[in-house]
Amino acid sequence: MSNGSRKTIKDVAAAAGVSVGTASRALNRRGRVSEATVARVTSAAKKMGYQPDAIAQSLRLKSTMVVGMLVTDLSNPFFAGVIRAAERRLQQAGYALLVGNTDNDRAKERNLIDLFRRRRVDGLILGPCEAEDTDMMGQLDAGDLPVVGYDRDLGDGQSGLHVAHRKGAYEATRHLLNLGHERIALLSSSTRLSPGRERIAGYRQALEERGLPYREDLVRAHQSSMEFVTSEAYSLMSIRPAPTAFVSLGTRMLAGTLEGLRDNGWRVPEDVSVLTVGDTDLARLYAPPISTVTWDMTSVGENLAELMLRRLDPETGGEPRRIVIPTKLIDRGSCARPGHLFDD
Amino acid sequence: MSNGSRKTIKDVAAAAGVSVGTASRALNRRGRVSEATVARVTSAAKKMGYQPDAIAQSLRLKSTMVVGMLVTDLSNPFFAGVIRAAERRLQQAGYALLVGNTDNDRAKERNLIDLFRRRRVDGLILGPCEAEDTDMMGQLDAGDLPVVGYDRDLGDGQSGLHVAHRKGAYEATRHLLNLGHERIALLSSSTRLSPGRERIAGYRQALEERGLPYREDLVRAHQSSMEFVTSEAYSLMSIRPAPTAFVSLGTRMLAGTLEGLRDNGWRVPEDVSVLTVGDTDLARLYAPPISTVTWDMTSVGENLAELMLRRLDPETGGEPRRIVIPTKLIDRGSCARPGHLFDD
DNA sequence: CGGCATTGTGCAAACGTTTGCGCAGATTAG
DNA sequence: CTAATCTGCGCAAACGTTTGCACAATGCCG
Repeated sequence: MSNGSRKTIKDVAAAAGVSVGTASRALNRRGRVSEATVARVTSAAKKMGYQPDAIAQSLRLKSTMVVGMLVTDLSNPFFAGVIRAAERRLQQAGYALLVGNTDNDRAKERNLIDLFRRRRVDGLILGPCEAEDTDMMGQLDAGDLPVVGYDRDLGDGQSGLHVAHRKGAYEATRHLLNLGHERIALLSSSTRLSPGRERIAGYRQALEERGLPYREDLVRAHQSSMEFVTSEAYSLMSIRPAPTAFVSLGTRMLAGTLEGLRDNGWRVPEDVSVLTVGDTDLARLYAPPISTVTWDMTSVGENLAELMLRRLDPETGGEPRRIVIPTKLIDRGSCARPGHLFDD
Repeated sequence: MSNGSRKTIKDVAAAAGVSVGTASRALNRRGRVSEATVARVTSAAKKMGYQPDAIAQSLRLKSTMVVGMLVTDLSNPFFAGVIRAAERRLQQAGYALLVGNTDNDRAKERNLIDLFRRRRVDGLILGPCEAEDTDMMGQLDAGDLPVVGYDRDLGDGQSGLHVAHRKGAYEATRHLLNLGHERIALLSSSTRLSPGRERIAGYRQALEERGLPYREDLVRAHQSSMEFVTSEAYSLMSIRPAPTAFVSLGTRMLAGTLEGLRDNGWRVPEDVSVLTVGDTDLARLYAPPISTVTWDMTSVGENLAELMLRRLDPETGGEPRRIVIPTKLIDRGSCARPGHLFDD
C-alpha cells in the first residue's frame, strides 16, 4: 500500500493532471474549481493515500491547531481527568492538546511556556502554579497568545475557570461546626496556589461567622507528599486540647491523614471526624467512608476547552469569560459530634 | 518588552547587519562564521527576544521533535504516571510529548494515528488497545515512523516494553495456592488487551502446575467500570462451593471488588482472601491493607522514552529492543488460609 | 610577489502548503 | 455580433527556516 516516500500535493496534482494550486483548491473546495476536477483530484488523492502535511499548513496558515496546557503534575488524577475531558472536546474542534508538567516550579513553567510559544501553539491553558503572576498571563495574551486560566488568579481581560474551592471549604467547615466541633485541624495544599488559598479562606470565613478564632497552629499547608502529610498529622494530634476534626483540603492528602490517625489509634468518627476534598476510591471505601467535597472533573475539562475555543474563534474571540464550577458536599458518615479524646 | 509582531530571523539579521543565512549559522554555530558576527548576532537576538519558529524549522529539517503517545485512557493513574515519566525524559532530549486517548476503540486509534502522522510526529508510542494489530505497527514502522509498543504485542523488528504481568499474576496465584486456596475467583481486565491476556495466562499456569483445573466460571474479564465489577463480584460470590479468594487483576477493579464483598458481609481475610494488581492508596489503607502486585511506573515511562530515543538517534536507530519491567508482590495481610464460608 | 588554501559572507533553493492575480476561453447580455 | 461578465486554471509569492554553492578577501607558503 504505502509507497516509500510520502506523497505531497505535488504528486496528487501530477496524477490528476493539474497544477498544485488547483489541487489545493480542489481538496479544500475553496475558490473556483470545476466539479469535474474536484472529483479527479480527490480520487487521485484517495488512491495514493495523500494526507496534507500539517506542518506546512501551519507555516502557511499561521495556525498549528494545537493548544498547550500546563499543570503541576499530570499524574494527579484530578488533573488527568480534566485533561482527558479537555482533550476530547478540543479534538472535536480539530485541535490537539499538548500537555506539560511544571512540577509546581515557576522556572519550569516559564521554560515550558517559551517552548510552547516556539512551537506556535494557538492557545495556552494554564493550571495553578507556584507564585502565579497575573502580569505574565496578561503579557502573553497581549502578545497575541490567548490564555485561559484554570484555578489561577487572572489579570483583567482574561478568561478563566475556577472550581468553587472557597465555598466548598466553607460548607465543609460549617458542616463540622454544626455538629459542635470547635477545634478543626486543617491539612491543606500550598497557599502559594489558588486552590489552597481559597480553601483556607473558606475555612476561615466559616469560623469567623461563628465567632471562633482562626488558629494558625491548627493549620498546616505545605507539600502534599505522603510522608509529609502523615508527619504533620502526627504533629496536629499532639496539640492539647486535641482537635476533634481533621479536614484534608488537598486532593492527595487523605491517605496521609488517615494513616496518621490510624497509627495513633484514633477512631473515625468516634474519636475524630474526617472530611476531605476530591472524591476517590479511598474516600468511598474506607471504613467508614469519608465525607467529601467534590466537583465534576469532566465539566471542568470541557468548560476549559470551551473557553479556549471561544477565544480562538475569530467571531467570539473578543470578550473574555469566567466560569465557576460548583462543588458538592457528599456526607458519608465520617463526621459525628465531637469525641472527648484529650480534651484538656 | 515584546513588540507587537513576532521577531523572525530576518529581523535579527537586519539588526546585526548580516544576511539571514549568516544569522542562522551564527545562532546555530554551524558552518563557518566568525566569532565576531556570532557575538553580534546572538546579542541582537537576545535583545529583541528572538525565538526560532519551530514550525518553520520542522518543515525545513523534516523533524518536529514531537513524539506521540496513545493510551486507552489518560485518566487512569497508571497511564498518567507512565506518561509523566516519559514526558520528563523526552523533554530532556528536546522532544515534546503529544498524547491521545483511544478509549480502547480501534477506530479512534486509527484516527489518532493518522492525525499524528499528519502532524509529522517523529515517533509513536502505542499503548494497549483493543484487537491490537501487529501488522499495522509494522506498516507504520516500515513507512518510516518509528513505533514503540507498550504492553502490546509487536511484530518482528519492533521495539517494545512489557510489564511482566504474566509472571506477576503467576506469583500472586501461587501465593494463594500456597496458603491452601483451591477456588480462586478472577476479575480481570479485558482479554482483548495484552495485560489481561498475560495475567490470565499467569493465573492459569500457576493452577496447572498444581494440577488444578482452569474453571471458566471463576473468571470474569470484561470492562472495568465500577458498577460492572461489583455486579460480577456478586455473581462470583453466589457460586457454590464458594471461592475462597478474589484476585482483582485490573488496576481499577479493586474498588468494585471490595464493595461487592463488603456489601455481602464477607470479611477480609477471614472469609475471603483478596489480592490485587497495581498499588493504590485504597490498597494501602483499606482495612486490612490489600496485598498487591506492583511495578515501577516511573521506570516504565523512562524506559519507553529511552526506547524511543534510541530509535530516533540515527546512530543507534537500527536495532529494535525489548524491555521487560519486573513486578513485585507486596504482602500486606489481606490473604490468609481459606475460610469456610459456603463450603458446599 | 604570485599562486593557493582558508575563511567569512551572501545568494538562492528548498521544505509543502495556500492564495492573490492574471489570463484564456466560455457564456451571457445588449 | 460585439462587449462584458464569468469560470476554471496556472503561475508565483509567501510563511520562516537551513544549507549548498559561489565568491571575495585574507593569510600562508614558496
